[in-house]
Amino acid sequence: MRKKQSINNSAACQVRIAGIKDTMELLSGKWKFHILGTLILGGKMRFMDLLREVDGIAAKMLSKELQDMEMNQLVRRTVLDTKPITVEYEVTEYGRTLEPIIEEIAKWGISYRNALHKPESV
Amino acid sequence: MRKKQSINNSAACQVRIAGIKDTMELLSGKWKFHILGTLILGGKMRFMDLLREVDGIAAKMLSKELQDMEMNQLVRRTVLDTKPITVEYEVTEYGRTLEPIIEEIAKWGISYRNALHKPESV
DNA sequence: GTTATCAGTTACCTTTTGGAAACTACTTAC
DNA sequence: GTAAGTAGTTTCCAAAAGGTAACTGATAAC
Repeated sequence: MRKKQSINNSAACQVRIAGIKDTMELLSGKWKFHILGTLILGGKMRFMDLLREVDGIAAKMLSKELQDMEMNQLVRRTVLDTKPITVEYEVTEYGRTLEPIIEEIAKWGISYRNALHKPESV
Repeated sequence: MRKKQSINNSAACQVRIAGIKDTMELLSGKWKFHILGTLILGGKMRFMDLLREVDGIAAKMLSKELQDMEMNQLVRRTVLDTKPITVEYEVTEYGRTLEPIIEEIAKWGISYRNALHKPESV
């Protein structure tokens, strides 16, 4: 019976694994990073603004994802008492802590694309 | 007709959005971050090792995700000419460039968990 | 009173994802 | 010859994700 070289059994690794799992559960799906990325750049935005800015998303999806992220305190929803009712969405201070992840992801994707288009440098 | 305050129409934003999209397409799904996280820590690992280390994954999924990531040059597969055939998987140099993302995600998840458990500091 | 806008919701459907279990094919040990 | 280990694949199924389109209800303009 050969020694099982367990990598994941230390406390630090378990915590790391749980961390990855937690983050990905909050941010899973096709749209959350896009919505957050748009809101981080755009500041306060209304539902219809987001619907127009987030390319390809349907109202149903946008609504669902915003509710999801509101529950998780990443996004704040504010109803304004205007003539035709308007609703403002913005990233919370807490949601802003995701900025490093989003920027890393954007950066990586950009260099990935560049590597594909300049294969001599791969 | 009020001025449409388009956020996403600058070239830089389009590139950023495409970057996020590209990264997420490569790394979507429940398991890729876990497999990569495990492989980054573990170095060269065999199929059965991964099956044991990545908690809860089924052989089908592991096989599919590894193929996926091999196609995208994130993971290298090497068949060893041993008596019972063994196969080694490892993260490519290119795959290692994902480390910052994975570490950011792990870090964020860990602090998220801490924030939940110490609500007085929220 | 008809149309348009805002902010969604609802119903229906398709696609994707993921899990369980059985199976292949080869080798080695007993 | 039978059991066990290697590295998967295949089949079958359930659940989740996501898309389309129609609908609500309020207000305001024409």
